[in-house]
Amino acid sequence: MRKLPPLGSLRAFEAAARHLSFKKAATELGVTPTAISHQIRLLEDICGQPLFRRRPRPLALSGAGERLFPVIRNGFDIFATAIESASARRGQRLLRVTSPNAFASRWLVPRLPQWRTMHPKIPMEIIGTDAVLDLRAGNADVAIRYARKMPPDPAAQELFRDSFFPVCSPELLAKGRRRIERAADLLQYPLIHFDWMNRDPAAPTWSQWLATARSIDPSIPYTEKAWDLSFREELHAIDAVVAGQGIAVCSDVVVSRELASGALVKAHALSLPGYGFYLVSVPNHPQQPNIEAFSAWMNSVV
Amino acid sequence: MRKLPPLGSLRAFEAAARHLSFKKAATELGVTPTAISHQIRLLEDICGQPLFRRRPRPLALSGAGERLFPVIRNGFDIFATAIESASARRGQRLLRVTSPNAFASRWLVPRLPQWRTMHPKIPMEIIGTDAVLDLRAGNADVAIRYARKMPPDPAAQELFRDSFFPVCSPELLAKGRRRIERAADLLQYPLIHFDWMNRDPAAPTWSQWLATARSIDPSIPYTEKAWDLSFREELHAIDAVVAGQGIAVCSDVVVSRELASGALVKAHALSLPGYGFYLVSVPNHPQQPNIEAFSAWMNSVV
DNA sequence: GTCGCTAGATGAGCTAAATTCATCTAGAAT
DNA sequence: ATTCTAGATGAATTTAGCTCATCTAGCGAC
Repeated sequence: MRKLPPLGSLRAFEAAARHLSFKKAATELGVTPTAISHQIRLLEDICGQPLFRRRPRPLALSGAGERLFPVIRNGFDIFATAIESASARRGQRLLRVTSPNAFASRWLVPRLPQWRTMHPKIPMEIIGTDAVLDLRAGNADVAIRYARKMPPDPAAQELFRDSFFPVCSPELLAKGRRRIERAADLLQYPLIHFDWMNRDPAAPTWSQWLATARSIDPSIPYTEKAWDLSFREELHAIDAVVAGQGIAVCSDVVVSRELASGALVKAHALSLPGYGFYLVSVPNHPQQPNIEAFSAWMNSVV
Repeated sequence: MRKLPPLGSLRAFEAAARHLSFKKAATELGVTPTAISHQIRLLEDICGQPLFRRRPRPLALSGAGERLFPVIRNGFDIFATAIESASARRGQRLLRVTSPNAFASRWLVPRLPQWRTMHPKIPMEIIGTDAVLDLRAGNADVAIRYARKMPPDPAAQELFRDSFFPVCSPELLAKGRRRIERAADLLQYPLIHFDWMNRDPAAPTWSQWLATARSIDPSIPYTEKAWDLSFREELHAIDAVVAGQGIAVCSDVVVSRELASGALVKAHALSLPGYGFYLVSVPNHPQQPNIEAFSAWMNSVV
């Protein structure tokens, strides 16, 4: 039969891995860091191997932890929304929109004021998670899915597609020794990487970008490591890029505001094809009018 | 931020819902039925509504419980396999095959002896779950997926497709007042239903079958309820059918052994189109030879 | 270099959450 | 009717998980 670890330890692990800090995890769960430490230790004993690499200092996930984390995180996201939608006293007539985490934070939420001025009467909840919530099970009302191809759902429409460019803060380039003219010039700067979507082997990462660049300009030198700084959270990587810590291959949709404002600039013109953003809902939904309003708005913002 | 209920109560709920019995759930978790009762009550308080309908007996899930259950069950399945594959001292070189629950029990496991005689050296683990395990994350090595269309994975191949027929035990028909000649004659018998795949509105259920039958023979009377006995577990429904409790619309693949042995017979020739069974694996897997052996075997058994 | 300073580890003791026990009730089976 | 089983309920109890106190490693400031 199924063999589960103590669930409390999973909860501690998830929070610690998300914050990469036992202390912050403890604060979030309302306990002392010691409690987190004990729980993580327990889980590590069960797995028979370390889940975190504690030394040298900045706390990091081990290989096993790295693999475990997204699964556990998505699981808890799914549990939370399932319980939320199973709760009787739920804010009625609330339009629940789910989208990938990074898209929610950097694209959707900043544009929400505009939606609110158009539809101040429609209360809305944004569920930013990389878990795929089940609309049919009622865990959300509308979903923005991110995928190579159109999802098979009957009521799906493509909103737009993104492309991946190397982007960085203009200050970084200003400080750089020489202007970037050729792709090889990028290698002088710290390359920032994030895991992004571990299900797709052809994900638009630095190694992918460099491979493409080499097929055009074979003079680009091969490097041992494909990046200098890695993040598990796309959002953290973007923060680092904005702070001028290096160059990352980013979705032009996710960082569209930064590109428009000049906070970020494209470091090179070569782009990798990205994915599509699809708006999905279930037909004959009780909130049909609100869903249509949201759909119309999304299409207008594009 | 995310609001999760006490996880112990979810565990109790999942077990109780699966067994539809607090007592059995208690046995499984190694506690007393009282503990389950308390935990369920706690969860119901959190949700603000009953998750079970306790009276009249037998115990059944409420609407909210019905919606919650598959989500929680899949979540735990996923957690369990994730922890399992994160465990260091894992039986090495073990071929982990995942398939839908009912297919694993009624098709795959009975045919396994045949596989073992051909490949006695390959240790294997069957993970029967309706959760979609992530092969890339290493939570299984091969998957048999069940879907309308070919999954997008690069290494996917269709094994076979199924059809859905009304099936029942031959004893039931023998006891019946008159032979079944027309579709309408089926309505004399108890119709057994199971939820099956709550994501697909066009799932091959009794209401779907009757609608199709009516389009051919409009004389079939409309009935209030589309079924007399409902199960949430496909396997339980099949057990009930084998025991002669009624007629169900079943996959000819899942009940192929019963049809071959005569334990079940087709009650009517009209079939609904089913889904495809697809064998999926990740390319360049360390267990490539074993995966290929399994693939070859699956294709030969078909 | 040395001197903090912070984050986490460790083990003993404590607390509250989860479990059991004893008792009670509804419904099913005989 | 009578009996039997599953679950409800509330008080008592256990133990898992938490805190406290203490210790260590690494990092940064001077």
